[in-house]
This record gives sequence, structure tokens and C-alpha cells, in this order.
Amino acid sequence: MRVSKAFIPTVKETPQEAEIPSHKLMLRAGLMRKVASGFYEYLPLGQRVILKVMEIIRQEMERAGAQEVLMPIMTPAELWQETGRWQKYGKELMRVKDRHERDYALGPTHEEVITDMVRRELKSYKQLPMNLFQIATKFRDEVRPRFGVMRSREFLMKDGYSFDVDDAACDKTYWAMFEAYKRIFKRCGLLCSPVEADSGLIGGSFTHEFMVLAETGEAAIALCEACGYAANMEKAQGNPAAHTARETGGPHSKVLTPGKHTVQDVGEFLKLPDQQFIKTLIFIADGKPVAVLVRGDHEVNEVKVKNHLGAAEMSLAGPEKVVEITKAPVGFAGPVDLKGVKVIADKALQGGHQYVTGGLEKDVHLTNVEFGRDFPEPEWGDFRDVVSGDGCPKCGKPLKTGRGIEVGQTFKLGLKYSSSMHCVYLGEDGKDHETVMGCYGIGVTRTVGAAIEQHHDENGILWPISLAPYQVHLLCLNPAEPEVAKVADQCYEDLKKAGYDVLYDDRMEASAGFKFKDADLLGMPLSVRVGARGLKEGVIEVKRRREKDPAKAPVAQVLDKLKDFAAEEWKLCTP
RNA sequence: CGGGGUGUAGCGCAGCGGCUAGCGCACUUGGUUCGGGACCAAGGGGUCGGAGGUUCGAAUCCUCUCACCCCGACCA
Repeated sequence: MRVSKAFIPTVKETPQEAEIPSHKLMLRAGLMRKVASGFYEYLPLGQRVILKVMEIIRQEMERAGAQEVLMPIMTPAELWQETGRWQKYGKELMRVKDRHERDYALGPTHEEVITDMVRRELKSYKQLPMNLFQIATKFRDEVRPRFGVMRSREFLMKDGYSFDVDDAACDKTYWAMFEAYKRIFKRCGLLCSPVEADSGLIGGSFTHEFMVLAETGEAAIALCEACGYAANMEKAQGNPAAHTARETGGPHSKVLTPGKHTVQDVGEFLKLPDQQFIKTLIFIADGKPVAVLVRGDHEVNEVKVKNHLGAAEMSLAGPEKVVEITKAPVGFAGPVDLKGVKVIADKALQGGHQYVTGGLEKDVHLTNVEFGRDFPEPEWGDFRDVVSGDGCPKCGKPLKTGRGIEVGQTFKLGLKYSSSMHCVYLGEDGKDHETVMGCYGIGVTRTVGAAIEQHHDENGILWPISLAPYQVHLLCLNPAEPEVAKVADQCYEDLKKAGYDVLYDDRMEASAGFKFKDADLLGMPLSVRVGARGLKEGVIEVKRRREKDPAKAPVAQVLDKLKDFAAEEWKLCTP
């Protein structure tokens, strides 16, 4: 493609709406434009990247035995009512009515539709396993769309669903999909790790999220570099740092702590380390108060608490509620003599002694508090966020915490949908059996964003060669000089003939410097620069975007040089 | 939905103690340049997000409204 004829509107200045690198660069490099909050249009360059991601997904899904289908975006309310998600999904489900006032949902995911499709056709165990996927537009009316393509209201997703005869067969399919996902993200040039995750609204027995490691990621994760253990914060376990007080102290006593209501304040005041504190947080779970105890150096993970309690709704109690329950302002809650409240405690507190807690009285804390002696043993569990330095639950080495972008998720659904929607097959035994399902999603547009998030520098994008809209960016630096233009034109033909996707900057009006800047911004992994300066010495420059300086090759050897560089780039995207 | 912020030319912004709407980039024309976002000259482009109000007079003050962005709650 010649730049002079291409629709690639690059911009020099960063649009004020963008905050994170991928969003800024997708706008600046002319990949996309915003139409409304959370809705984007993809320009030619963006669309080319999307197509490349989709092609990789298709190849790997088919390789793993899945078949492609296409389901409607508008889906009838009845299907959603059947599983109860018409209610449960809430406002995130975009709903529309047709002219007959019939209700539809714009599909945010397609478990209901595909289960309906399969149950109508499925008769015998001989038809199983069945593994189907589609790549289609999804709608989710996000409370707050943000970060461009990372959280938009309309996006492209690959969603796949598997149907198996039994649990063991489903597990096999699940792990095949899991492996396919690892290959897909590797082929997209992404550093991505699967993490154990909380299974949330979709339910099911186990699930992995595929996280692209990036500072701007929305999800917190913990990982162990030593053994590869990785988990979402909602799921991550860790062995806490040792307690500072290991023996029972004297009887507990009150201390006056005027105006000190954070662990830090009181800790400084009493000259005691954070580990020796019990933080008491009051939550309201399904209308009932619950006190959650964690060590002073830890934070409560609400999802873990919520799952433990089996609560449908839970939130931190407001200041008035806290006064009502603890008879003291926020900052002085404690488990000693706390009445009428269920108390649960994080197990990191176990084995510690001489704790400091709130005194259930304004400006009063208690010291030398002991579990069991000063208040009843609470219900123990894992209720905290893992922190950097905790021991890995698998190998004991220190864990690291970081952030990730969720580009894919695999779920083992079990019988959740086949049960509620009666998706059954006739078994060898002549009886009906429910199919065991799995579902597997990849955010296509988000993967594009994640790729940029992971591969960019201050000048622009550095596309993995597998996703680059064009593999080679050919620059004609002095188009006004006939000899240069002639060589560049010839080069363009040769490159195309050699099988490369080539973007040819043949613009008469742009200066060499301008073309360099654009090339850096657009980020094609390879570039070929034809200029008068080089041709004088009989050479053409061949450059990798990730390298600072270009290599020089005699005109006849440009293709060889390029081939070597391309091979290096492909290595980075090969499973 | 709660808190904060922004809407002025295609983009980035100034003007906001009322009185003729500006700058940089981009765009058009001509000329000179031509290896890291060139220079000179001449141009085109705005119902100042929208509605109402105060005033002799509103981009500027007041009220309402819409859109967008950020933080939070939320998120197969």
C-alpha cells in the first residue's frame, strides 16, 4: 500500500481523552477513532491488526478441534429468562425492543444461545464432543468505559463453548483449550500468563484468566517467578511474613490513643510494628453486620470474604453503621466484647500474640489481646490480599504482585447451563445425560490494546511481526530525485514479490524526518529506507524498529538482510 | 450512581475582573527547502457544547441541560 493513497491519519499531538499508552497510540497512529464513549470505529490500519489477531485465533482453534459458527447479536429475552440471567445480569446487559415490543438483549456472551442451538440438534453421545466458537461483536453496557479499547461497550470477542459427555472428557477439552490459548497469545507476541481466578457470575468449577503483564492493567495478580504459580488477587494465597510477637503476654489492658485511628498512627504512637495489630473492618453482608479481622500489615480482600460468606451483596459499613455496631467511631473497632456480630478472621493472624485492637470506645485501644482468651475463637479463613514477599503456596519462594490485562478467560462450566436449559444427549446406556460444558473467551480488540501496552516506546508502537498491519515499512526519503524514486519503486515491487506486506511511504510532500517519525509511530517491525545518501555508496538501510540503528545493505542484498531480520522477529512470536 | 474535571477552528490550547474571538499544528495557493515532525508569503475555516436568564452589550456572570474525561462502586 502506498502511503500517498492510504487512509492513515496520524496525529502529532496526544488527544486529551487518552490516558494510557495503548489508547494514545491507537489514536495517534490512526488505528481508530472514537464515535461515542465506549464505541470506536477502526480505520484501515486498526482493522488490519484485528484481522491478524482473528486469523491467529481461527488457526489455533481449528487446530485444537473447534469449529467456527456465527450467532446473532440480538438475542431473545426468553433464552436469558430461562437461565435467570435476564434479571441477574443487571444494567450491563443492553436491552432493546423490536416494533412488536418484544424484548431482546444485545449479546454480552452467548452461553444461552449456543446451548439452545446445541440442545436442538444434540441427540446421541456419538455427536460429542462438540467444540464451537465464533468471533463476533459483543455488547456490555459498562458502568464506566475507559482506556480506549481496554474497556469499551462494544468490542470483538472470540467466544467458544465445548460440550462433552462427562467430567473427564470436559477436563480434556478444557486443557486442550488452555494450551491453544497459550499458543495464541505467544503467536501474538504477548508475554501472557494464565492465572487461577474467581469464577464470578458465570459460575463453574474452575477457571483461568490469561493476563498480559502490564503496569496499566486493571487486574491485580500475584506470581512466583521461581515455580510459575500465578493467581488473581481474588484467589491468590500466600504464606505471610512471620509474627513479631510469638508468646502470650500479660492480661489485656486499655491504652488511651486520642485521635489515633489508623494502624499506622497507633503503631507509631505505641512503637509497635503493624504485624502486631488486628485490623477490624465491619461489613454489611446481605443486611447483616460481619466483623473481618486481618493483621495490621494486610488488607481485606472483599471477594474472598463474600465468597466465604456466600453473600449476594456486601459492602463496607458506613460511619454511622460502624458507630451503631461498635459503639465507637471508625478506627476503634475490635473483637473484644463485640456483641451480636459474626466475627471472621484471616488465618495470617493465627499464631500471633500480644495483639493491639480497637477498644470499642473513642480514643481507646487494647494491648496484649489474645485469641481465645480475650474473645472467642473466630471463624478462620483466607480473607486478605497477598502482598509482595509472601511465600509462594507451591514452592515457598517469595511472591511478586503486579498488574495484568485480562485478554482471555477459560471456564469449566460443568452442568450450569446444560442443567438449567436441559441440554442432554442419549448415552450408550440408553438414558439421558446432561452435557458437561466449558466456555472460552478472548477479547480480540483488547488483545490489540494489550499488544501495544506491552510493546511501545516513547516514539510509538513496536508491533510484534505477527500482528503488524504491515511487516515492512518502505521509506523513499528523496522522492523528488528520479534515481532514488526509481530504486524505491523497484524495491516496493521486489518486497511484494517476496511475500511481504509492505507499506510504501512514497509521499512527495513529506520530508525525510517526517517519514521517520511516522515510521516510529506506526511501529512496523521492519523498515527499508531508500535515500540519496545511501545510494551514493550503493547501499539501502534496513532497520528493525526495536533496534536503534539501521543496518546497511548493498542494493542487491536488501532482501537477504530483511529475511534475517524477519526471521528474528518471527522467533518472538513462535510457540 | 457518588466525587472531581473539561467543552472556544480538524487537533492541542489561550482568552473567562463583560464590549470587534486568538495562538501553535494541520489545511489551500505560490516560492525556497529536502536524513529525524523545514522556511517565507498570502489565504480558507468558529451559531465559543445546547437552552434559558441578567445586561445597552455575554465565550466571559447566573440557572438548567447535554457530551466527554478522571477517581470510586461494578465487571462472563
